[in-house]
Amino acid sequence: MSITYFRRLHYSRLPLRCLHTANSEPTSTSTSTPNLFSDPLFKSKVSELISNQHWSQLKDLIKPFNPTSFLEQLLDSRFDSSSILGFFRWSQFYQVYHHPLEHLCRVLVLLVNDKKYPKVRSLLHDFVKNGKTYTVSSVFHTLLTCSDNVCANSIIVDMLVLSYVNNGKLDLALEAFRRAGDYGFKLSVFSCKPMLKGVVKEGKFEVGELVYKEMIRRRIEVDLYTFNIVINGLCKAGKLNKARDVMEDMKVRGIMPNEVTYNTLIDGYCKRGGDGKMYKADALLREMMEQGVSPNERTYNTLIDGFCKDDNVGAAIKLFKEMQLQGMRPDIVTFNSLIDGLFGDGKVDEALGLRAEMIRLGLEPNIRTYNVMINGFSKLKMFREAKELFDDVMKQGLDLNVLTFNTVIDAHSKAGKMEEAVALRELMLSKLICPTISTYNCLLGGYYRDGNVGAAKELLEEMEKKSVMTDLVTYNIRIDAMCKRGESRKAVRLLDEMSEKRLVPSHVTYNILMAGYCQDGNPKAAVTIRKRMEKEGKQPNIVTYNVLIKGFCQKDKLEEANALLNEMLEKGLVPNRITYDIIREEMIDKGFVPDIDGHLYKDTVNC
DNA sequence: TTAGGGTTAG
Repeated sequence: MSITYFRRLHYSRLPLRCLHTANSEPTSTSTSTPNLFSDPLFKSKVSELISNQHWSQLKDLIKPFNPTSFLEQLLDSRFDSSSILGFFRWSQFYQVYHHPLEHLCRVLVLLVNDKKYPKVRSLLHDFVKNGKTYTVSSVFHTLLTCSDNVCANSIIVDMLVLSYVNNGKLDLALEAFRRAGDYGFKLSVFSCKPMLKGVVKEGKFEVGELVYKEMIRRRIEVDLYTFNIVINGLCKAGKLNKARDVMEDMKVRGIMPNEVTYNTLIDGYCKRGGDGKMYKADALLREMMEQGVSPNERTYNTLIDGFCKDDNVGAAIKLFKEMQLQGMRPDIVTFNSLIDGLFGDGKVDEALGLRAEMIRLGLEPNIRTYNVMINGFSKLKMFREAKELFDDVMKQGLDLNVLTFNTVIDAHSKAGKMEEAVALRELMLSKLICPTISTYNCLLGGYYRDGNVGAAKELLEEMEKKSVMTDLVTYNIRIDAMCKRGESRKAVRLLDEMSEKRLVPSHVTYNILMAGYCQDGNPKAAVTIRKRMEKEGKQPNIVTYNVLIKGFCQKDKLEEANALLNEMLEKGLVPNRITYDIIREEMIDKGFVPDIDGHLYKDTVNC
């Protein structure tokens, strides 16, 4: 029996409306279309051609038909789901044909009913990646018109959310998550977990928190990994108390925190824990041990790095020894953190000793090690050593990156060697390493330090021309330079320019401006900046107090300076070396007497 | 499936 036979046989039976060309605009056909498969021979031939993937023969056979009508007939005639999927895919990919959403939903329902989940996932993936973009509500609505099976529909929607996430369409995933309940679809942890992960990765912590709350409200199972993602999001948002609450919640729900949970929280405290953060982070280490959760290398690395950045290398070294006593081997991350901390503490010999120690243990210094060391030398004004190390790294043929160049450019600009700094930028360009805004900021700071306002202006113009986006640091550098030139009032006007560029001034910005006014001999104007800062929701920090106290001291307004010192102590801010070395000493010289709590009193007898 | 280290501004 030839194909021509089938064509002749059925061509005559077809209603005119089905005789479209294959690539005509798809339309959903009505149920009044005659059944093409009433002839068992035709049905069996089609079935055979599809299952054997004889697509050219099938194409020949159904040439006169609209593929959408043909698909609808296949669906109505209860063909097996594999055949229907086979035809669906073939017609879509080889005939560039977009079937109506309704047909896709019907195919999906069929596949779910047959428990062919990988095929559902694959079809949805293609639909999301390559298909026409439908609104979430149109997909949900169409699905409901095709099937009233809540379970099957929920599986499809769950997999749809996952496809949105996997194809970078997080907004659509979130909308689907939000609207699923309205349509009676129940999502699972399989889609919510990757969605949460994506949300946290994009820094949308508030959204992540809402998703978590909604998961709990909708009684969607939350597993250990999902709790860890939620805790990570809260930690990154600085909501450490809430992160701890979630850890308690998980225990109540019978899920015990693991080392990842604790490591995430410890990292949160190290980076955003505020006053006494390292005490709290260390307490968490002890707590996890008491709870029978063993710390690992990452736990110690996180704490060691935290202590180093908190100017407490002593505590970091103690943990370094503790981890080794417990049988853990420090790795490259441990050493890099410690070397950075030791340089920051001015302990160059110990830092170099650690580098030797890591090499002895078979750990090769990596580019981060070198960046830390170049930066360390530079901060200690050991510019010759910084340059020698950089040259050494170049000779070794290690992969230098943009941070290496930024570090070494900054070292040169701080040493007042602007010609070399500019030459280094040329060198990085020749190595196809693209300068970042930090590269420009390092150069800009160098020019201003040199008093070369003209070169700084030219660089700013170049940045504008090249559409380099200026950032908060660029403005802080510009504001600082203006203040140092005695143009504090002009510098304040840059705050408006920042606002136009949607840049939010930081503590550093305000502190620079306050220091500018104090340097101008106008601490009262500095206080107005403080008020502006507080209005923006930023409380004065230790630097703010140091700047203001110094400003009042220099004007011999010691009562005001003392009031600020007391205010700082009452707020629980711990005076730092600058407070003691420069300010308090100056006040004591001028007749103030310190007491055991750090407060100062006017010595009326000796004054 | 989840967690750690390097640059620029006070």
